[in-house]
Amino acid sequence: MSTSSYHHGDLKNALIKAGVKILAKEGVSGLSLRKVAKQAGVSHAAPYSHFADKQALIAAISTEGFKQLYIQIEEIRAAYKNKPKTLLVETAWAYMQFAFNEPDRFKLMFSSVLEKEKEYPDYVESSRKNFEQIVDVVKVCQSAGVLRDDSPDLITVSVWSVVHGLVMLVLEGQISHTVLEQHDLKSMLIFTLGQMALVELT
Amino acid sequence: MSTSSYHHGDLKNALIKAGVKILAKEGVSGLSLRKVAKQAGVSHAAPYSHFADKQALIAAISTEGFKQLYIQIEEIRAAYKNKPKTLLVETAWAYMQFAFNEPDRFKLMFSSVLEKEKEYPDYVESSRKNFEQIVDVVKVCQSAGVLRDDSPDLITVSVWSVVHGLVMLVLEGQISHTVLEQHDLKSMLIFTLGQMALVELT
DNA sequence: GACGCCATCTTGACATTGTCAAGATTTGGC
DNA sequence: GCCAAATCTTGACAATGTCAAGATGGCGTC
Repeated sequence: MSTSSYHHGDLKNALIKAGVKILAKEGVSGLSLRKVAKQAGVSHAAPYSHFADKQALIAAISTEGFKQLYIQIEEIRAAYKNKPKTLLVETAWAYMQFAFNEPDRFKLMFSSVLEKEKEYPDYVESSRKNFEQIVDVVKVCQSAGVLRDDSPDLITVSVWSVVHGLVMLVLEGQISHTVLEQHDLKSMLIFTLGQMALVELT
Repeated sequence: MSTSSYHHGDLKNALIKAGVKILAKEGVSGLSLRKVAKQAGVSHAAPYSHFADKQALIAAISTEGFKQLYIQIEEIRAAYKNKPKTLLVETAWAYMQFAFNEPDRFKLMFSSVLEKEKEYPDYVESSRKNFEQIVDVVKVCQSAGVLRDDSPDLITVSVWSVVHGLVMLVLEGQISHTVLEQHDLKSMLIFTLGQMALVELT
């Protein structure tokens, strides 16, 4: 079922995987449909059998990313089920690490792939699922008195905003060099998160 | 000095202005050097007399944006010099409004234009200046007991992160529709900022 | 087991775009 | 008024997204 030389077998996933690889190696500007096709060993127009257009491939790559991130955070949730403070910090830290391991993919995931009226249900669904995941973490922290006891949705938006904002600013080189030299990332993350917490996060 | 039909006169600024216009009308994906040139009424390669490449134009458009944002926030600073709470909220709100008025330009400004080793001193400088501006606002708030009395740089990074993160998440359509329907933007901003403040921000 | 349908893949083509080289046109300094 | 430097145009090329037509072959039907 593999090397029939014409029918690839599982080209769709191969293309996604190729895209992730190129993204890691050459960045967003290097990500082209034709390169992805070549990497997967098919002709330049082959992707169109599986994706309507480039945006659709990007949506798929992003969706894949959300799913991986979801799994990683699930592991954290399991590991620190009874330690709310650690749970909060490590969840955020996992988010940050994911971003720094694959900066370009992370940016893609959070770049309005939602161009125009086109919709990608899988993308929206996986994104929503990740949000719910964070809400759950927030709820645990609220019960434990680590986070303010307010609307979970709102608190989640707040917490997510700090973390996402910090990650983005660092990733895009907006934080001045001098500041970055004086504080390592995890410290800055904890400090920033600490601004929102009701207790010390150390 | 204007219509000599060959020498434009002030093409550099005309190109930047054209870029801003296209960005607002067609978004990032519609921004091409050739369109910008056509919009300015010059040939497709004319921009190369003023910008090394597309990235350089983008850097210029971004720099311009930073300067405008700087001016807007300066006005806020002057207006609420003696009202720290209002100053904080309105500064953040101005930031947010800027982002929503020209979403695509805002995204460009904070997208690592810093590709590779290429450097754009003006861009870096204007970006740094805006950071200092926020630091000043933060210091005022610290003196007034509105924000924690900690390293101004760190507190600024925290505050900036929440605001920037919230703006980005909304801008990129990451905040679920149901959440957005129940809270207007300014309320969410104040709530989120309030998480960091030592006093009620209403 | 042969046949035909349909998904999958290839080839070829086209428009858009970033970029560069060569040349035309001005402007400003002397 | 003339020359050099700055500015702008024309023409070309390669990369890319996308589409149309056709090739290929797996799979179910008889």
